[in-house]
Amino acid sequence: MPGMPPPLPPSHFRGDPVPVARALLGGTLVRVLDGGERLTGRIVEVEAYDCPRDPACTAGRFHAARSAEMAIPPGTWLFWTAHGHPLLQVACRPEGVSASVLIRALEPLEGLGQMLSFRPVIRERDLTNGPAKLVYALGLNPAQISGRPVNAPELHLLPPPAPLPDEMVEVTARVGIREGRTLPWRFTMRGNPWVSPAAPSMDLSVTPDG
DNA sequence: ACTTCGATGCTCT
DNA sequence: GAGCATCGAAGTA
Repeated sequence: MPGMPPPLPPSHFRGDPVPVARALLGGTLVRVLDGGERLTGRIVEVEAYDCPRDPACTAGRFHAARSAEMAIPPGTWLFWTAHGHPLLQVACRPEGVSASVLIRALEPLEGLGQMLSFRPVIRERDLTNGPAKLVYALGLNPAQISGRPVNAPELHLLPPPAPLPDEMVEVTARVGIREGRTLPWRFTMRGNPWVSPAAPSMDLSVTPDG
């Protein structure tokens, strides 16, 4: 398809995960099944994790040991496990440094029927509005995807056609963490109905006067 | 082997 | 908004 940008290469994820996450918003996550069917969704919510300076990463013993899992080359798919659920991320920074972008919510574009088959839900809007939900809806097997390059045929990312203007990006605190909760490292598409429901409504991009 | 915890999801009120 | 299911990993023994 002419005009379609090529998948983002692993080198795109070599740097600071915060701007990398911001730039991913509005892009497209593309899943290609073994049979060739395409399941795609617009990325409407992402978070950055950056261990050297991130309380949510370095806090206590929690991440200290797990960081070894993220000490892999930048631009590599990996899965974090929380509460028994797999969360899809891309490793960032140079190899050996723990940092990542977490994909938290999608707006389904192609393959809605297949997604619903993978993950039956009552309300359609609950299909991919959470980090583990989208993993299930896309039929991702962590054992199969983990360690693969971010531009792999079976799962890759397309950048947004044009950078999203700041007015369309809501910057808030990250979801579900204790330490580091004030860092404005969560990016959502403003007003998009597919953003995760558990999200804080606090908008850190706007400083209240009082 | 057992305990605790968590970057979640689901099902109620 | 609250309570519970859930399971991989770490720490302890």
